[in-house]
Amino acid sequence: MSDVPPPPPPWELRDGAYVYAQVADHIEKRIKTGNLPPGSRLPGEYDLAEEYGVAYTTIRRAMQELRERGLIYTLPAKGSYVKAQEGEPPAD
Amino acid sequence: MSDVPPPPPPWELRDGAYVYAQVADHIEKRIKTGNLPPGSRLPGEYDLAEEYGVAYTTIRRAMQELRERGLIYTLPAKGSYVKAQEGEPPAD
DNA sequence: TCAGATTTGTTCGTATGTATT
DNA sequence: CAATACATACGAACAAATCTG
Repeated sequence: MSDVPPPPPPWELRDGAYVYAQVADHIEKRIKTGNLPPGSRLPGEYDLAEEYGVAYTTIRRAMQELRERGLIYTLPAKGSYVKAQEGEPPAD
Repeated sequence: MSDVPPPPPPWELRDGAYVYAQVADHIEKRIKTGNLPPGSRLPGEYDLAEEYGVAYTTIRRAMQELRERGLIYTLPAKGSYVKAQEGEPPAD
């Protein structure tokens, strides 16, 4: 019958900015605000793709972006994790 | 040395149709024709991947497709089984 | 209790093709 | 033509559950 309306993305659609950069920015914000604390594992790339309503390959680019920003590291077949920031006190 | 030529798949490659859907269709046909009777266990996913000449992850998608069609159910570390269809006479 | 094999489940890495800008 | 974005597909490694001896 009716189409299932796609859920609105949890991020602001900024005009003129690339999708992969916007996703990276949003995840960076989640890291900086403590939503994703150091050492924690990020959701899988397929899950993130669904969550943000973008393609798997676009999430891949966003993750590469975050790796280049030094915010996360990725272990093949394991997952991606938030780096412990320099000058950050350990989570006690 | 020489490459081992891949065995031809037991199914027709339909243009414009996705591989996982074609595999699901073929297995559905095997179920409907009695080749895979209700209650029987399907071959393992790695075996099916070899049999159809597709990747393991593609077989995973085909199995998910068959689960969504209500044709099979899957038990982790056990296998996938053909569901007993409603209105189907017992196998005598 | 333990070790090994088997099977499904999960995840990242990569490649291809199409469409759009 | 190049970069972005999407969808599918293949490959490899890791993980967890189950059974057997």
